[in-house]
Amino acid sequence: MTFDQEMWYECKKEAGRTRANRFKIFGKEMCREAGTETHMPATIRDIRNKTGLSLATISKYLNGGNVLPRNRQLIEAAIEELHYEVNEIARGLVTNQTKLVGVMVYDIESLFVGNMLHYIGAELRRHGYGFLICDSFNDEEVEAQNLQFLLKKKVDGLLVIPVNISGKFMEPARKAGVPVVLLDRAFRDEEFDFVGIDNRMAAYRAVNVLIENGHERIAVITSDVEYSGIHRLEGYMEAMGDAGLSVRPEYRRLGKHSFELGYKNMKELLSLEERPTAVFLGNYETTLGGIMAVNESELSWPQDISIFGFDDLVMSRVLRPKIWIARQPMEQMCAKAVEILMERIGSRQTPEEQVIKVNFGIQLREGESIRRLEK
Amino acid sequence: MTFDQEMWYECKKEAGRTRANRFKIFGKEMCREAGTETHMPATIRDIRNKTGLSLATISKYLNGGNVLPRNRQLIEAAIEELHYEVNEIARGLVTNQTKLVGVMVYDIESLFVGNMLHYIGAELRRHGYGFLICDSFNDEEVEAQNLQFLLKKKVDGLLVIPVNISGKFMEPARKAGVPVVLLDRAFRDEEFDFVGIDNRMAAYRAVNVLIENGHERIAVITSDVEYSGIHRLEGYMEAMGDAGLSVRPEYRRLGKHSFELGYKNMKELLSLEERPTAVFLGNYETTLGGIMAVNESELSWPQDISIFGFDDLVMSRVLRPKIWIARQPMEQMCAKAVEILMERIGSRQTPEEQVIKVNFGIQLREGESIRRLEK
DNA sequence: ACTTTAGAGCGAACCGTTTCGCTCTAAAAA
DNA sequence: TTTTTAGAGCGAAACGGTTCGCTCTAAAGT
Repeated sequence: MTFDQEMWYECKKEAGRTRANRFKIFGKEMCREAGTETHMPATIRDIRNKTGLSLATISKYLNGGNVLPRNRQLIEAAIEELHYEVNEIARGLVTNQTKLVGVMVYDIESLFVGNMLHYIGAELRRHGYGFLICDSFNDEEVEAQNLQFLLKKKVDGLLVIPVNISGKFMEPARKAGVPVVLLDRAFRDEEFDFVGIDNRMAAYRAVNVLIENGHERIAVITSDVEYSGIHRLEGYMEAMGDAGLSVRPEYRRLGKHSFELGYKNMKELLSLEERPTAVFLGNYETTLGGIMAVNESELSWPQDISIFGFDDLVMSRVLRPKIWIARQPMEQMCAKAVEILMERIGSRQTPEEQVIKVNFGIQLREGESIRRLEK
Repeated sequence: MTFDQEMWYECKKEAGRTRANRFKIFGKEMCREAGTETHMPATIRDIRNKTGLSLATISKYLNGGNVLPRNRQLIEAAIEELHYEVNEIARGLVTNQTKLVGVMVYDIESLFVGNMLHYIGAELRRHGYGFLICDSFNDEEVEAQNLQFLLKKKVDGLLVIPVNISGKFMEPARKAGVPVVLLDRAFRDEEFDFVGIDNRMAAYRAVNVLIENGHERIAVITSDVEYSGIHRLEGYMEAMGDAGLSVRPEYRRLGKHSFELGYKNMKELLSLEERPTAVFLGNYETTLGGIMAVNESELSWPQDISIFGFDDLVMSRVLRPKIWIARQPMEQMCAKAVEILMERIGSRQTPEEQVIKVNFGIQLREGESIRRLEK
């Protein structure tokens, strides 16, 4: 008998004893005997004990593998009786998947974001995924910390509506091999899978509607802190340029994506000596603020001022006169983003090989907020 | 040599071989040798190999236990070099904690909810917790499914802003021993820890301000689908009753918590033959809709109609004339709710023994939206 | 100098799954 | 009837941590 063998023998005895002790103290034997209501959840081992099958077979069944009809029945009966549910934590440990997606948004208080989250959540659920939301509070540093946090939580993938214009901070995700899909806003400098709209084009088309209705003094209120806002501004400038219209500096109103931005700037525009005849509002919050400002003034649309807004959320369904809106297909965008992410997660194919970019078309929803000007 | 011993000896050899094989095929040896960039994250075992210490000691260090200064240095150096981070999934398996809280909200698109989520998220992060958000979409069935989903994900606790008035559907959480804290809305029939405000009192005080300013024809627009809305309606009724004022049926405007509710009903109120002189609006969305309706009409506040709103979100900071608002201390409420939940999670003390109810006081923020009526 | 004692270190079991590589059975092929 | 072969079943290792109960060392107490 070698030393090795003796050691192992000892260990085995030891193991037996220890295990028994543990069970007596903490295990479910006690819980069940004591009749406590909060019984520990059943495990695959309980099913083994009930059916006499092996763990491997039961696991195979759980994952859709083939088992004999007889055994299938046995297992299903046991599951039923024990109220067994697979422990996804344990499964995650071995499969290295958490069935969790991290969602980073620039500001969870934003209505636009709330709307997106709604669709994203529904879509992820269809795939059996949950989501861990991180609010970046419009702060680039917070956003970077959030990334670290989500990576530590071992999310399987990341859906990001970023605040940062630069994508450098996403490096850790790449290193960790966690797939990333950007929504609505792209980065200036880093390539990631992206789903959104062509913001330049959207703004161009919207402003063009104003121009076609004879407007020349067209103002813009939009955010210039994120990439899509900048693109919308560019679209506005381009449309004006193509129509041979000049843009007065006081008609270009930029700032931080918010209700206040629209409210304050609209007030100022309306009180200008030579006020614009039309205003293009670059996002939902700003549109809402702008409308509120017009409403509070003596003026009204479309008689005194024409309005073109962005993003079709609940308020625009009730406003009268109905306002013209550039509408992003948010639901489809979210579905597509989730689809791409699921694809990436499933295939483990790194995006380095090929970055996917999806730009949805927008829809211009007609309203009565534009007055036709005769020249 | 007994059979047992031989078995174990064989097993050991087997184990050695198998392990070596696995490593050759999947293990990090290969990854590292192949020079792949996406190296597997370091584990506690890598640290053992580098430091020569035992797993137990390293684990103890990671959990704040005492180790010799020399060993501490050794471990810290290894962690640094290997970029080690603890795998919370693995840890969760043995500690039976996920460091995740499930948050169920009636509608993630609601501004009020977005605001709450913002605070909740920040607070949970301070405690090292992440949160899994489930949107109930104002649907009682969805809410019940969400609960199942979160329980499967093994969240450590639950924070709920419910849509259901009855708490029966929360039974599974109780069975599973997962602590629950309700926020803003309580149940009619089931006791859970709760953080909110005294809605009846809040509405009572608000309506009283209108009464004190000489108003008698006071209308109310509020939601009656959730419990807090009902309480607010009761507060309104009580204030009217105590002042000896009668409430005309056409002044009681109830429906589903929404922007439209406020917008539509305010329009109707304003066009009544004998329109109210004041309106109490029972929640944020409704307030916003109501204001929009007044703004669109020929009328304005406080000259033609006095207004008292609920919940102080971004819009009310910019509206002029400033409106009177009943303000819930949302940030404190969220902090308290999280605090209670953490307490419950930490102590594993079931709420059956003692249910905690915290009602914060509200603050009436003065505005210029109420006209003083002389009798 | 001798006995206590505090506490750091360690081996191995354990959490609840999946998966590898094998054996065994029974139907298909010969 | 005998040989293949498909595929169901199984044992045990593995995932990456924590923890129990022990041993061992060195400082404190006598």
